[in-house]
Amino acid sequence: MYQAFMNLAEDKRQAIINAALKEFSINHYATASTNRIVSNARISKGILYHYFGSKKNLYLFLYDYTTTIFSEALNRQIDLAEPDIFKRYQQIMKIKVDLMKQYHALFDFLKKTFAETSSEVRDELNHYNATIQKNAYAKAFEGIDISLFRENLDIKKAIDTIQWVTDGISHRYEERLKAHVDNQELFNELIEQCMEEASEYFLFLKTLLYQ
Amino acid sequence: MYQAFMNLAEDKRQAIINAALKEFSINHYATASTNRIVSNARISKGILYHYFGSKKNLYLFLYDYTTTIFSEALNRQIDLAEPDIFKRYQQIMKIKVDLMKQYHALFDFLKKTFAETSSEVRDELNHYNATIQKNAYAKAFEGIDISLFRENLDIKKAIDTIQWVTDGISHRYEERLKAHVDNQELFNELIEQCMEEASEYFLFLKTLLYQ
DNA sequence: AATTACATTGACCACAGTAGTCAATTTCAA
DNA sequence: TTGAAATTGACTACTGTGGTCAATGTAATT
Repeated sequence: MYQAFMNLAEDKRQAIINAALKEFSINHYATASTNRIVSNARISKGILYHYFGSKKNLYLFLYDYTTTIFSEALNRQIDLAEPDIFKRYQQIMKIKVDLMKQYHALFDFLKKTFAETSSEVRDELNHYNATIQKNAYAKAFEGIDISLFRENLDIKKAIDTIQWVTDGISHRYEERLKAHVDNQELFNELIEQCMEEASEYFLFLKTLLYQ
Repeated sequence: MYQAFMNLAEDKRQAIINAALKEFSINHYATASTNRIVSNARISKGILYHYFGSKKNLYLFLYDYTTTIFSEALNRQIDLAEPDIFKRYQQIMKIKVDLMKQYHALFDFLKKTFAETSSEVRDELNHYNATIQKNAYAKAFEGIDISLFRENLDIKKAIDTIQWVTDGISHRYEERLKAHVDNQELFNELIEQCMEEASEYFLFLKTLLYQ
């Protein structure tokens, strides 16, 4: 399926994927416009429908594609021998930003799919959601050594805190990253800064939470 | 301005405000539909335009209205004599959930205005943004006693962490709250749970961050 | 009862944008 | 040169848009 599309030259294929991801991450399914997608991807209307047949197929293709590359990246690149939860989080962050270098709107798109309510696609999203994504993300935290934490510490609250601090730093950079998606150099520099800042906060949390 | 609207019976006025806030919090300005607003508020198209004149006026009225009631609530209800940052956060949370009981989509709407890019309204939003809102929110943290924190603690990181944990708990309840906006009893119960859970996490953070 | 002034309705309008189609053209390997 | 596949973009039927306005309802005043 989608063979003609997959045989395309890589840069053209990515331009189409990125234009579509961006459109579906800004608008929900019903209001997203295939006209804007072809205009931003600089292709004709006809060829998009030649590749995907319908807006619905395009959307579901994107969902399949993004969940697959994300979960495969997690499976391939997470080092399950690493018992330190902070280092695990850094691995996950690294995987995410590397993917974002290629597909800027990838995680905005996935986030949007969680809130998608359009009856035309909702059911088929849930099918995937339940299986691939949760498993991959859960697996990314397998084998964490909780004995590294201070004694008598509420582990659940500690882990939630680490998660929320990670989210907070990401949010802090999101806006600036979005504003510079077209300047590769600046974009990469911001990503470096974000990773660096995360390290500092992790060090801070480590002194609080670890023995 | 908007006199006729403000003289309306309170329940009718609130129905219109809530329908509009919901529409503008789900869609951005350009794709939000006045047809859906009048349909959800159970009023005629004509009367909405009699009250507000245009979609743009309606939107800016809502922005003015919500920022005003929020900043006034902060000014009126925050106890600046309270030096404990956790208690201050709890005060802010209380103010927010009380407002949400009346206007469910209030903070979703305000959040959306930050990301609004439509040229038709962007300039006039920034005008407000710079002044009212930031000041009121900054004032809510005036007079915090940082000597309550452990010695040698990175205060900025500590405060960020508290903020992000607060955000995290809020997010955790957001979805469920949205799913039950029409069941007042359950809605209020969820709010109680959320405040209770925040207390627990604040206690957890206190043992880590305070002397 | 008649008058007046305002509140409210909803059918209606011109228009913009939609998903999808398809005859015509281009591309390119055989 | 041929033929098949890739690609174009004008086109269609249609849906939904912000906004209007003649008509009607409402209620207080004379």
